[in-house]
Amino acid sequence: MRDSLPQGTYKVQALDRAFAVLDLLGESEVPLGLAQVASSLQLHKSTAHRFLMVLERHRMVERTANGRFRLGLRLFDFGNRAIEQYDLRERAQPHLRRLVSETEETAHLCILEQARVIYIDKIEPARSVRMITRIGSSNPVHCTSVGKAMLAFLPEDRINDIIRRTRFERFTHRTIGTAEALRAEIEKTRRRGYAVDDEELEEGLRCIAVPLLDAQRQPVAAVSVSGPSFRVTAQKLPSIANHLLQCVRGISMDMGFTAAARTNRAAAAWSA
Amino acid sequence: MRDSLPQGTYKVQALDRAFAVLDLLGESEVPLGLAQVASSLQLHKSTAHRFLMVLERHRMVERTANGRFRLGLRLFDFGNRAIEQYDLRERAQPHLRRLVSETEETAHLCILEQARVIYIDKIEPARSVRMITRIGSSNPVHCTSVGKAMLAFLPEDRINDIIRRTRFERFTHRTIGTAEALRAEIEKTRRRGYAVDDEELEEGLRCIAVPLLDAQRQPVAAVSVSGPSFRVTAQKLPSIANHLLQCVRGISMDMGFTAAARTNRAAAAWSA
DNA sequence: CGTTTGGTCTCATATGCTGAGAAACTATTT
DNA sequence: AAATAGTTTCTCAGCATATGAGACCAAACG
Repeated sequence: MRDSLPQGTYKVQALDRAFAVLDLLGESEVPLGLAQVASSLQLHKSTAHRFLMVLERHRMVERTANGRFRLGLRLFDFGNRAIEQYDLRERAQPHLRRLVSETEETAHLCILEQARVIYIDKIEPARSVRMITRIGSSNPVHCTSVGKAMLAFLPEDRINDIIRRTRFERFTHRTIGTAEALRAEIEKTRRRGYAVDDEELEEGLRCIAVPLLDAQRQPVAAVSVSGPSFRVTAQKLPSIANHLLQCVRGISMDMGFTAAARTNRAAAAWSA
Repeated sequence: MRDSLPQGTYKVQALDRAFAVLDLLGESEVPLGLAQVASSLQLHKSTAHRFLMVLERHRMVERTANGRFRLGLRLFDFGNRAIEQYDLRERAQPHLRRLVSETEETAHLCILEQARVIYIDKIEPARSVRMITRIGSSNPVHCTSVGKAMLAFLPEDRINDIIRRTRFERFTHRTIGTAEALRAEIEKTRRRGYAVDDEELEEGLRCIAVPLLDAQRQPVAAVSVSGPSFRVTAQKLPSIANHLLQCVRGISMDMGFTAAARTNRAAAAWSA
């Protein structure tokens, strides 16, 4: 789950530690006390305390009434700034909303970062069982419909690169377990035009996704519809896929991907 | 605008610097190169480089194709975790959406942190001039309707505390400039039941807000409707206020603030 | 109460960060 | 193409800076 590989040639201990603190608080469902933080991270009380105080000054953590620590809202601020660059999200929302009202199932918008899929947005139908995805979280490509959808339309070398970096972690008995199986699945996805995750990430959860291609026909994101297997049945897939394709087409239009004229976004500012 | 007071008894230089880097990247509209970061923050290029590499390893920053740096999506992840604790946001959304469709103006959901108001969520009407608020950002209480709305229903000592910490920065010629004026305004708000910001933060922008009170009748948040003064006219205020009150009542119900029985929300997966 | 557990604060020490500078790249210009 | 200017990457010695032992509180607990 956690990918805390502290290796790397560049090191700033203090930073690693600070992020470890944030990580810990982020993982925890409840606010934690100083002692818990210190012992979990094997930090000296005094050190942990200093970090927490500094983090608090920056509003990266905040204290509850009883003195425990939890993530601060400054992070929320930063998070929104970070995502702002992807104005994709804003533009896609109305289309996703329509998709949800058509299918009555949850829709996700994802992008590919490194070899993982990141959930950028989620729209849920009015009344429905809730999925436990958290916006901002990530999953490996091999077990998600969105991952497979993007993979299928990537150039060979990038596919190879990503597959090489995938560890094929198993989540259910149906999770794709080998590079070969994944390649076969990718091939299938290409022919079919949409990707399916049939309880490969979570028992009883079926998803279907299509990629969003930019002007150069490169996948920049993917949109999926997810729901309990008993509702998202095999025979419904083509119909849902259709809605998905329409949705993606709409986003594409909005983003100006279909018309070739993609204005070179000025990277000016400092650059001469 | 920026509140980077590096003072404080606890200090971890490395952390302050790291956050300064994130701050800088967050403020900038375009990705920045190493040299720009280094010179802006008066860091040695070597130092700045090390920080950026470490931040990149943590996915707090990421590099664009041309090697520049910008905020990374890990922040988005953290941000969502941070806000998750306030499940208020999720619950309020549908109500806000209704409010927006009723009023055809932008709605904001805010909470009070320290002596400032933080924008937790924003819903915009279908077609409308866009407001420039960014979710996650904050404003002082004295110049916002939401601030005044919450202030008005806080216990005296907290009001005093907040007013004491307010610097009464001026934004327009109508901005409230003194503690006395603010107290008078609070009184007015109490009588009226809703707060108004009449171009006090921004020329031409009028807002109206009501607080969301918890089971103990303490304000935990506020909801506002904002729009250009020519549309949000004085005579429309009572009607808008009415929609607001209904909206807040709805959220209150959903949160279980009105009925005492606040069910312990099962965090289960597909929980029935 | 006396005891335990959790939090705050000080200070001497050596660890880990810093930044000069050199090397390796990348654009830009002639 | 070679020269130049501008960036980025990397190394390392020196010392500023973070570290953690420990003392001191305060609250919770039995």
